[in-house]
Amino acid sequence: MNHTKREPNGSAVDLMALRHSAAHVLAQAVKRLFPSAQVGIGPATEEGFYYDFRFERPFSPEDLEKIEEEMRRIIATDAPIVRRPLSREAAHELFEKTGEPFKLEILHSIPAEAEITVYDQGEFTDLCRGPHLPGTGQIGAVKLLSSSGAYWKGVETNPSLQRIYGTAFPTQAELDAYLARLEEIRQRDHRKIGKEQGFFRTLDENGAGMVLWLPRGARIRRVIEEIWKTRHDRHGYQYVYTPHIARLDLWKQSGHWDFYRESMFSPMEIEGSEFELKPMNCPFHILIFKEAVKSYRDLPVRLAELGTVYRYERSGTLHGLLRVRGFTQDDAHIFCRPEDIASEIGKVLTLVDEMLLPFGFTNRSVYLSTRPEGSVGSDENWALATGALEEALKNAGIPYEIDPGEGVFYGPKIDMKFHDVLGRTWQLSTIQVDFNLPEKFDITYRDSSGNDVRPIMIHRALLGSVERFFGILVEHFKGAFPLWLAPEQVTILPIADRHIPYARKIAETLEQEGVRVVTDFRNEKIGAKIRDAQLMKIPQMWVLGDREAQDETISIRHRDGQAGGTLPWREALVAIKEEIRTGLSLG
RNA sequence: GCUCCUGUAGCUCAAUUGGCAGAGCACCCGCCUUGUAAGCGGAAGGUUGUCGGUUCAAUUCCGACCAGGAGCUCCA
Repeated sequence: MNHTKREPNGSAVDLMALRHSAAHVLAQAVKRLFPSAQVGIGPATEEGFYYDFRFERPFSPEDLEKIEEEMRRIIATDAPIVRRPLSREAAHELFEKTGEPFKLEILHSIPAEAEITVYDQGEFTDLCRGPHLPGTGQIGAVKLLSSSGAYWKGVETNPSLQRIYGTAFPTQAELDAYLARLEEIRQRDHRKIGKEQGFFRTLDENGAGMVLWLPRGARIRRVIEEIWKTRHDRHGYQYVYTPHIARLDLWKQSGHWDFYRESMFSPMEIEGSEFELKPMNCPFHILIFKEAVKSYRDLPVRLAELGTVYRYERSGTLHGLLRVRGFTQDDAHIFCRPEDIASEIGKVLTLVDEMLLPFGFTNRSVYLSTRPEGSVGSDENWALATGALEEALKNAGIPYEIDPGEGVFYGPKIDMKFHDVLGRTWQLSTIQVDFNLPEKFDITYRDSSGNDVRPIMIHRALLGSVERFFGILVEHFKGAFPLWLAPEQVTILPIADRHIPYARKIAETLEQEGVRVVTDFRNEKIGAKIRDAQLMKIPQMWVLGDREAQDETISIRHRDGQAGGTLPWREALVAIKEEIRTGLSLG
């Protein structure tokens, strides 16, 4: 299989082979510059390639530059890359001689019947299955990106190696486009924008993975939460509040203490009993369900809560708002009869659309995860629930893929991954059927024949967590939130002090009309006020000076620099209210 | 948690080989009353993440801890 010929437009090259060859060139360059380095493995990846080395010290950025230069030299020589099958013994001898213990380890793990091949390029030979480009010259453009530690074979107890990451493309133009995309991702980083715009902070003082929501971020969060509550009210959910801690016994009964303990904080002792920070909301919702006898007439019971949970995450995994230790799930639990699963899931699917379309998440991939090994629940229940999930997806006309065996141990689930403006995917919504907790807490309802029957429980989150969702939104919108969601919708900018009373009058009216408005009465030139408003990405600037004060008008400027014309301020108020209303009701 | 890197004023960053810590922006005070992306001047701001060690002397060297970053691992 050899499709390495470059097309005239440079696009039809086998990228994986190209990058795999680039990884070999990387290893060759490292061996030339640092002969004592031992090679690990060096595969192509989605976005590039890496190679692992054992070396007496970490590679510095300067090392990477030198290595990259050496790689360019190797590419320039267009050394042929030659496949060479050889016997197991010959291969052993070869890597024994070159002193490559990791290669020997791989060699010995290759099944006896498999053919052994190495690839030669110049003085460098690597144990490899291939395929590769015919020559190093066909690697068009290469760039080393970073280095970091990695365990041999990804096992923590194995030796730690130095991994060098890079990427390669058939043409410089494609590489440049990729690097531009990386830069764009950096520019959108929610941690950077969050700090610049005063959305949130995490500080040493209160510990890792705990988020402080600053006023500007909190305003956006409130809008999201209000929409969320309104939509859930409309869909027949009942909002509840539950505590942040509970007796350890509750978590023992739910099974979390057995199955989820490594993600839970240590218990605290209060007057001789042990209490535990909640990692989940479900046990509380079950207690609420259980609190009064339920009839089939009461079902389905849908309990909703923006519930803040605390989970121990290893320090190295924490990341801005996307991975934290205290976060708020947009949680709900639906208790229903088995025969109602499909219709309840169908309603959740509708609600997913209502919640996520307004934010511009129109593209998604949907996965149905089926029964895993070691799961609880009867075959009949699994078949019933999995069938109900499929039925709901089909009724809703939602295309999906089956993820075999990827369900949770307590039931099948639907996961939805949404695509942001850069095409990155984020797992947001999840809908999970649970046969386990109703059993553990022995919850029942009385059916029409007077029998006590076990309800089915559905866990579902649409946004996932409010913190994470907000972080994704910041990156999605690059900090420029749409008008209906922006922390400040209008800023009023008087040109000189004498216009302040007029500005104040407008601001007060806007506030009364429910528009989020701020004013900038600082003793600054209008250019400075505009600059600051634009950096804060405030959608509309209403500028007013002598002319406007005279005519009861304002001059509108949008945050993209576009002029919005001069018009009577009351008209502008009607227009902006309409624009906000439209934005809120989208989807 | 592990490997490596980083931590200097609210923010973004400087500081030759170890020798009294500096700039821009922001904040505060003045002047200017401003017309669509930064007006001018001044003052103030620090136990260099924390604790310990080496040294006559530590932002600089060493250790531990805390926090951040790139990965690994994890994500029932």
